[in-house]
Amino acid sequence: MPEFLYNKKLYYNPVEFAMGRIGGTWKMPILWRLKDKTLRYGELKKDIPHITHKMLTSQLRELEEEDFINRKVFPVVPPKVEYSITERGRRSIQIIESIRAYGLELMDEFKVEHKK
Amino acid sequence: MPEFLYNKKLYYNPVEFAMGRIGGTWKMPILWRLKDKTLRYGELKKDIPHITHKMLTSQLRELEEEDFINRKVFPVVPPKVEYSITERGRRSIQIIESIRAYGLELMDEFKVEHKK
DNA sequence: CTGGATCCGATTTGATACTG
DNA sequence: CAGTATCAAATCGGATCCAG
Repeated sequence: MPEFLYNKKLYYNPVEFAMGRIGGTWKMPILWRLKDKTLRYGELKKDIPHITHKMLTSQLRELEEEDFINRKVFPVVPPKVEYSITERGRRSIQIIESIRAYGLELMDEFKVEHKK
Repeated sequence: MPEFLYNKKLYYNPVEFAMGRIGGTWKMPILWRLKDKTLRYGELKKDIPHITHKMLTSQLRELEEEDFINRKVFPVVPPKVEYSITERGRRSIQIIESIRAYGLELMDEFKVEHKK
């Protein structure tokens, strides 16, 4: 496999590159929430259990910077900011869905207790 | 999405669970190498650029423990240990392939320079 | 309401030395 | 050759405070 640089970081393969864009604990949950609706910052915060202010803002920044989501600021007081998915973000949903399906299979194999 | 415990760690969704098993920087490259051949420790080490001794051993341990790979020890001097993929590991290859294909698309979109 | 910045502890990883 | 143990460095993430 080839290795290559992107934004001064070294990647060893395409999988690592993909996970660098939409991986980590929070990016997929965020993209998933925006799949088919626009949400305000506070709504995302409320919808995603356990995510902290710091992680939500930083992950939103990165997703926006790489054009997976749009950020729309309304010049009102108090502030109102809406996040929506982009075409690039929409394409990521398919992969997220297949990883999710695989995860459910594994959970079944590993007999993980969970609610439907 | 439900949250659940596995091995005393809290997961928030199936995607996170799947990535907990086969994610991280090294597990997919290891599984990929073992896709259709058995390899000795030293061969894996040589085949995977940049991986350190410590990371290779720890990741092999985890993959073995969760039955993604087999470990076969030959009682000879010097030691000889062979790693091969299991049925569960083989099933992970499909997901790895689709993430890889998605990664290649993204690399193209982001105009990442790389060798074929 | 949204967001940036700082501090600090926890976790992860790399380098190195040692073993049968 | 394969593996373990230890220590240090780097990274990550949570809590908290300030701001428009």
